[in-house]
Amino acid sequence: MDRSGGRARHSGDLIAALSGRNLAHNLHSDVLWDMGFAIVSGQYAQGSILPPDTELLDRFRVSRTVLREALKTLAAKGLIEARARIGTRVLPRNRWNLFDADVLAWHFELGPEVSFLQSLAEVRIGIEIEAAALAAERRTEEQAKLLMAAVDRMEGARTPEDFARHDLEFHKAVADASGNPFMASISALVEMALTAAFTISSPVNEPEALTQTVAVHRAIAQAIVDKSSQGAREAMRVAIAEGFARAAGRMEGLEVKP
Amino acid sequence: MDRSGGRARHSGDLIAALSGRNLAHNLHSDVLWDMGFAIVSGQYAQGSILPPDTELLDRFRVSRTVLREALKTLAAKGLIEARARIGTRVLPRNRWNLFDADVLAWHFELGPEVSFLQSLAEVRIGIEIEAAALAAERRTEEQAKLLMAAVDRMEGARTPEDFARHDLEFHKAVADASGNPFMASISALVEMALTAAFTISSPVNEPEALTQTVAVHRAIAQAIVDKSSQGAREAMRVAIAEGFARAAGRMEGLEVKP
DNA sequence: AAGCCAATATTGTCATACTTATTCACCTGT
DNA sequence: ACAGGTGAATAAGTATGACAATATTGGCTT
Repeated sequence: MDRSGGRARHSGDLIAALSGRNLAHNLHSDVLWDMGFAIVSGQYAQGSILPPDTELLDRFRVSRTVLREALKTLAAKGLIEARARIGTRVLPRNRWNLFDADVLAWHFELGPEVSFLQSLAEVRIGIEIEAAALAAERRTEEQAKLLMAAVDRMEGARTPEDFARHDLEFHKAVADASGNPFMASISALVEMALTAAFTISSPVNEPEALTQTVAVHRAIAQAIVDKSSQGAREAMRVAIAEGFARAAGRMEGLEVKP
Repeated sequence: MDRSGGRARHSGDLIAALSGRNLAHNLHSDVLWDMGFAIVSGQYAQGSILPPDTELLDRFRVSRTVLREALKTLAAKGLIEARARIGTRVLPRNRWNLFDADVLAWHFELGPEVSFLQSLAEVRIGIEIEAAALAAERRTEEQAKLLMAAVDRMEGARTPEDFARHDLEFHKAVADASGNPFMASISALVEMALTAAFTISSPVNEPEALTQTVAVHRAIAQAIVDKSSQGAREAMRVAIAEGFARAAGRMEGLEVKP
């Protein structure tokens, strides 16, 4: 089983890159990604015991320092737990920190399944609807201007990447305006993941889809400007549902309820 | 500034205990909590550089291994980032993993401010409302029974700890029934919110508050049993808002909108 | 048979040395 | 005087080997 040098990374990298994370791959990050992916992909079952240090040392050909730091990182993300004389156990999935960028990336690396994307979208609906409602109550004048400007830039986008960037920017602005740090943190992550997964099916290529998407986003912005939290809620729900439906439909005729 | 031996932990322990987390405090977890709290509490400002390894080694009187593993853990949670020749920098708050149980605990340790509790409640509303709605659509018969049983246990609770445990259990059951793994993984957040609220005021001590809390939770369970997603949504919103309002009201006559 | 104890395996900690990356200042050539 | 390369200094990264702590296992004692 050859694991040495020159491993290529897949879609997980996209997320890492988008998140502005340092790709500088040290030795320990190699081990980290290898083990992290192995756990997330089920190669090491939940509740099972990882091979002891000595065996992993031999497999990766690194020093104990490096191996242990990688394992500590996994432990920090809730994937494993080490106990003397017992070994290092893979924790049950409900203890994993699924909102960690790396953990998310490892999930994406094994091919984004529709059910996984749908779960993410459901979370996004919950979070962003509230964020929009709160933004409507609390937005400052500057934030209102930023929102409107973001919509304009979406309208003007000519490439899928541009559109995705401004779309992201818009939703980030909403989260910021909500004044809730948790909203900002979680929505950034979730959106990034979904954007990475869905840039393929961008509305830019279909004129009427673009028009509609922009219109919905403008409705959100307008509701927030008008301080109508209920309006913001509803418009946001439509925006997300439509976006997801389009992307998912593109993948394999799956639909979601609004 | 003396930080040496015999440091005591505060309220964070209570949370850790409730969550069944291993309290076994290694050396490295001492350093971890000390540094983590120092960062979260702003002792080390965002964007600033931590003291170099050598100084921290001297301060904590531990080996380099221990210090580095603690720092790696902080890095894994998004609090810091190390760069050669520069030092270890505290990352801006929006890169922190706020949904991490430890990071939350550190926040809580510097005194649960109303604004913090409110942010938590807002996020919970977003997430748990959707969870309840999804649970109403997807719950199995077994899950329905579990929910009802949890409510009964809440009603029968005689100590604040018992009540808190069963309350948490109830919310976990809802998240499970939603079939969405992300919903379940924010239980750390819920735990924190509940623990915080109950350390301030437990409904157990006020008969009518207890009756009302139980009634609202029963309404959630009933809606899920009846597969009424809209009903579940509304009941859940009330439950969370009321819980927060009670705690906040106790702290300083502040009110929230539902 | 029950309970205690010691052997053992596995992670935790330590100390030290060496390697690599990155910045900053100096130095050189134009 | 300025542009650009060059190297020294600094801090993190890696390696290694030894020892400590801890919990399981199985044997020993009572």
